Amino acid sequence: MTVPGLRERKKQRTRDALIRVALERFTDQGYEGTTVDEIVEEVEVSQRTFFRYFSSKEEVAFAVQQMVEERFVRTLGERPPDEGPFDAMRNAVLGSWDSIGDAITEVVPVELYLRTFRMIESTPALLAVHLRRSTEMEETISRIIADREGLDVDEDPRPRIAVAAFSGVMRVTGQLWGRGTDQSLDAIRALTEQYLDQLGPALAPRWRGPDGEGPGAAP
Amino acid sequence: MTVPGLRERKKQRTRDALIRVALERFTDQGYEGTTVDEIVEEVEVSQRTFFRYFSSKEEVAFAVQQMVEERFVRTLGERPPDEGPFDAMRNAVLGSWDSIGDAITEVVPVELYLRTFRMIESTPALLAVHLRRSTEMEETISRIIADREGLDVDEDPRPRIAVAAFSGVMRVTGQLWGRGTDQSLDAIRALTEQYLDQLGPALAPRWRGPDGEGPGAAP
DNA sequence: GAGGCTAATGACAGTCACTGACAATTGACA
DNA sequence: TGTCAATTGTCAGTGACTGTCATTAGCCTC
Repeated sequence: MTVPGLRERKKQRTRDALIRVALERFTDQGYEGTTVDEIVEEVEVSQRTFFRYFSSKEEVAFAVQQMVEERFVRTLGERPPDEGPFDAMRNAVLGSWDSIGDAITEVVPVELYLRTFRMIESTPALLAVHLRRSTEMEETISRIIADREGLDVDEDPRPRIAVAAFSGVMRVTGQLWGRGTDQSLDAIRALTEQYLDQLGPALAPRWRGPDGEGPGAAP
Repeated sequence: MTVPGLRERKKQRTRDALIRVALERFTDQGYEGTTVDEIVEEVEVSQRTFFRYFSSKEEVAFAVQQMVEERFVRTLGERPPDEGPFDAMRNAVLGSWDSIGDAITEVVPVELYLRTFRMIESTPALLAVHLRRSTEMEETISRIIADREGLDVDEDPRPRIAVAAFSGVMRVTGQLWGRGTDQSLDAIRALTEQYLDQLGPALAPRWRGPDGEGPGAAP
């Protein structure tokens, strides 16, 4: 791997600086309370340059998230083929949480990333974009799952359905983590594991019945 | 029920006109290709008035959707208490499709509503808002389901999980309906029924196994 | 290492969504 | 009919974003 030229390195630095400054300001003055002008002034580039790196103010808020997602997709692609679809997704998510730290830190502190995540969940405009991005991810994942199972994603509805249900649970998990008090990486990992295990039981025809009364676990 | 005064009726007319003109233009020039100024010029009110009725250009695009959702919630609340959670949601959705037509037509033609729905799905900015609105709906539904089952939505994770999975499937259904060729009310109803029935099987530990090879049905 | 090429940046003017403030209008109701 | 309050219009301003064109600065060749 050759060292990129000065031009490339300079671009990377500018980009990283924009991300870092933006996320810092977003997380402590709020997203709407931060103007693009403020960000570019601190980084000392023109507003036009900002919009050459990011197509919108929203996009910069998801720059780190983007890296995390790429990692998940890669991990999923590497799960052993004999795992069922649901287990493969489950293990890829849990496995990703473990190796995320390193990848992020090159750009921003992990702690800033976690704060950003919470800010996204609590900012309506960003939450909306986050959800749309999630469905785009679902499409990607559906295709991977279909491939693993040797199915055509446009013929058999099960890949999309399974992924939709899985993602729904992941989303609820993220929400509850954001609202809760223990906002560590460990906490979100534990919550994810616990909630995914509840999916099967939650879809039983009836919850009150012969095999017990109470829920499996409470948060 | 007394007839509302002139002032009230005038407001309602203005509001309906804004919705109708907006949706017509959105669906045939595209959402981004339509400016608020165009809309208010045709309705002959000031831009400021538009923003007094709708807090954003996005909001007017969801005005009809809003009514539909209110109807679903009402229907769900009226399902017999002995139905399981999943059946109650399923039947409320299917029941809603049947009675939607009348409620909509008072404001816009059903056909315009269906075109609007497709426009939302294919306009990134609106799709994002649509998804956020959907999660807000999920929260509402979770509480209704929890109540039916006599559970506390913050103690037992199953209501939110079941609703998340259910909504995920509904969303995929809407997407595929929008992309498909038969864009009638009947088509979306049939698709909904078919896909919800696939949810159980899709979550089986493995799809290839003793009880058969192929999928249950293809779109 | 001078000079040409091209990618990257800056400066500037303009559009569009949206807001606050205040004045003008118009139903409602005594 | 006159007063009150709700509704609307006007206007000025902000902030995100875009197109255009001039300027700068790595890069590469001779």
